[in-house]
Amino acid sequence: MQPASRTNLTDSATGSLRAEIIGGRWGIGERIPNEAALSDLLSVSRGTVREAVRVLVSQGLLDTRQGSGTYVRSTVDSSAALDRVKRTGLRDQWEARAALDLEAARLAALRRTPADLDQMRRLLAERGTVADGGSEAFIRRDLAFHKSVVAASGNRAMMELYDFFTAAITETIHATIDGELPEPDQQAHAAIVDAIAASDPDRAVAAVRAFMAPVLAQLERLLCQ
Amino acid sequence: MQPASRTNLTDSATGSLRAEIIGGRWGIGERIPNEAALSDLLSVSRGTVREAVRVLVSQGLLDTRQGSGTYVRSTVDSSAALDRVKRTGLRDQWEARAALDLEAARLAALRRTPADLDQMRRLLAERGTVADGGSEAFIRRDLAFHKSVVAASGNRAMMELYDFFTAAITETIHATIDGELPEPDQQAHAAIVDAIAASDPDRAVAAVRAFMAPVLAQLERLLCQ
DNA sequence: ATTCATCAAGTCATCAGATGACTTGATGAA
DNA sequence: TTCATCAAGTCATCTGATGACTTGATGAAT
Repeated sequence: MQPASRTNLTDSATGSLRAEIIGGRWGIGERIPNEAALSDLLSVSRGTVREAVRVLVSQGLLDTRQGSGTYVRSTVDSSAALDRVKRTGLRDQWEARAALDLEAARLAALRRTPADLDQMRRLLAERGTVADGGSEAFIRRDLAFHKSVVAASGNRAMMELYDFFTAAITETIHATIDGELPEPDQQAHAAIVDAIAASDPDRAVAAVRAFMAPVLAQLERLLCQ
Repeated sequence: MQPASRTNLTDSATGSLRAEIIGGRWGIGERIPNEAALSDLLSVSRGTVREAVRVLVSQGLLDTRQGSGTYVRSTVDSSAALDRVKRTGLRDQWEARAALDLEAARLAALRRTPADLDQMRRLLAERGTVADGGSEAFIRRDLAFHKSVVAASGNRAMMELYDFFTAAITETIHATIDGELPEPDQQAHAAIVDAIAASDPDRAVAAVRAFMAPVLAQLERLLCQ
């Protein structure tokens, strides 16, 4: 069931304040009312106002200067984006990460240095099987390999996002299904490296897509239950 | 000059607490010490502890339940990941968004509903040219169209990320180059819609890639200067 | 033995008041 | 004109208190 909407004063104060900022009540760089005034405006205590302001500071919307006041730093709320991504379903997260995997493999095929190639081959060789040191360690080795592919793309934004998705997906899997996803074999992994080594972007994309297909199919199946 | 590191208690408390969480001192779902205990551990007042906890709650790391305690919700610091993505170069951000565009177009070709198609065609028709209402408004209409393609993919994670990149890229472009990027024409846009309408994922991918190529080439050129 | 209302302890939510640290503009002397 | 000083305003932090909520224990009723 949908839980009855439980309100808490700090969140509602944060929301009101954020809405005013995003709505442009104060311009960028402008000083907002002081704590006492906000306390009156929002009908909450100064402590609550401080908590709300602190949250908006941490989200990059506000900026406080001791002795001077609190100023608007930005009027676009981008910080909540990844939070909302976290709350999307496992299939959506997996697909988004796959999008990064695909394009990263393509770019890696175009840009990889010999050092990148060495790194990828080394990690692929070390990957081994689940039997070596348990599934926890195997997953770590598997991820290290995938990350090396993304690293070979030379795109730092993709690397950061890949890290984020990997962590988020791991959490979601822990919280829901566990061990129900098929694990692509060594050969599927090697095909990706080969395509990148051959500097063949199309084959790299195809290899990653073939690699992802069974996992996504299983996710779709779980989604339908 | 680098300003002398100015410490403020709440930030330092937030940092300590975040470090303990990320470091795995408490597992996911586990309850952390109460406010009084944290106050002792961090040597700050309860008010300061509350501000620190509130920030971590807003970042999705903690979860407070009145009457029960404060619990670890996640050990992934997504807000920091986003900050790091923002600090990467324009080319990296654009490529990452392109990766989303490509896969979203492919998924849209597989999943789009008639309503999605109507929406895309309507926005494409309304897109018009720079002459209608200035470049600011044109960019907004252009983005609305692209977002409708991502929306047709039915993937919420991709939509959120697309929004984030759009905001980040807009900020970066405003701060650096402005108006130096080529703008794909109406025909290139229509090709994407046609492929999606035909439910042809490969052609959709090709259309988006052709669409992106000149912009990326220009970014590479600017990067080399 | 099971069920359920009641209760007490623990915890977060919120408020109020006070003091300290810092910024800023005004003031006035050199 | 320059510069030290000062006072008012503001955020930073602490302390103490009260209310609301959760949770597990208790014990009576079935």
